[in-house]
Amino acid sequence: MRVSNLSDHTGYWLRMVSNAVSQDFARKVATEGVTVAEWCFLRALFDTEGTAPTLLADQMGMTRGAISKLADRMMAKGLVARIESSGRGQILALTPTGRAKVPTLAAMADENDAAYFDALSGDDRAALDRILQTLVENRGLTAPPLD
Amino acid sequence: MRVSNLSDHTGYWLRMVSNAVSQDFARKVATEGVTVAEWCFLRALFDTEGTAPTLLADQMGMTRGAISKLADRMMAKGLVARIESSGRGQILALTPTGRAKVPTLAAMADENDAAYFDALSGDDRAALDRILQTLVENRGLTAPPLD
DNA sequence: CGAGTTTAGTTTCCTAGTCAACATAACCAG
DNA sequence: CTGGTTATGTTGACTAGGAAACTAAACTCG
Repeated sequence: MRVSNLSDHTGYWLRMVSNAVSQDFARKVATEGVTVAEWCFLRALFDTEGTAPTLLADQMGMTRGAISKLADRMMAKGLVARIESSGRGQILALTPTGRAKVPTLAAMADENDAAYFDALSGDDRAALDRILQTLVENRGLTAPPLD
Repeated sequence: MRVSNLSDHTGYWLRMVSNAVSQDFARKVATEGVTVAEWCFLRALFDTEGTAPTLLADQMGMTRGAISKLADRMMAKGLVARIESSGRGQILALTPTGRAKVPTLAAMADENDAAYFDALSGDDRAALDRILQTLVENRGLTAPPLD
């Protein structure tokens, strides 16, 4: 019986590269004591005064439960504060410490991306970006890149 | 303070597409009662008489512990058998049931890949494959696409 | 107003990995 | 052969997330 091989699929190579990029980035930010999810969380909060957990869950493509726990962990690290707002609702906001970390982490993200993609020719880089955009639009993807 | 945005990075979009592809595939194979890791496991075993767990761990980019547990689950599903070989070593092999599932799952993999990438123009498809290969070679990636 | 419904956040249970400690078998030197 | 080292597979503790039940607040409308 003839069956296709894993490596026959574009998705296989896509995943291979994507995982390598992410894992490398995870290693880098770990030196700052932060996970990739935490980085996304910090970055999302960076240009707001504060955000409701549910909204953050939508933006990050995670469940409210996950955000709840993530917020706990980040509060424990002193990066984020929960601000009781009107009644039940709450607002998550960066602490000064958390805010101060963002530029460092953003630089790591830039560096990580460059390490992989600056090696491509200008044409290839542009083609890759364009093709990925096409795929995102074709499939109407809006969910962010966390598992 | 000016910091880059998540979506400024090629890696962000790569991950977005890669995750969408994988999650769609996960949904598909779930209808056959199988996870993506299990599919990789089955496929790896398909064209051998049997494989040692440690070798499989290398091939799949997982730890021996993970393979041990994965093998337990798949034995419970009747897809895989542990064959005691000489002394300590063991050999994992497909059962007839496991073997029978592979073509179906492979067809799903083909279909999933097509759903995403057949929509691209021939040129773009070729360019994507080529660029991904370039990245794999640049970085010397060998680890398989599981997290 | 007050009862039912919607929404927000938390919690519990589950899954699927890693990592590191472990037991034991295999290998190799003397 | 025997003692130390290496390799194999398993296990237990831990992590990060999802799903769904749960709690409580906030709306709605009769």
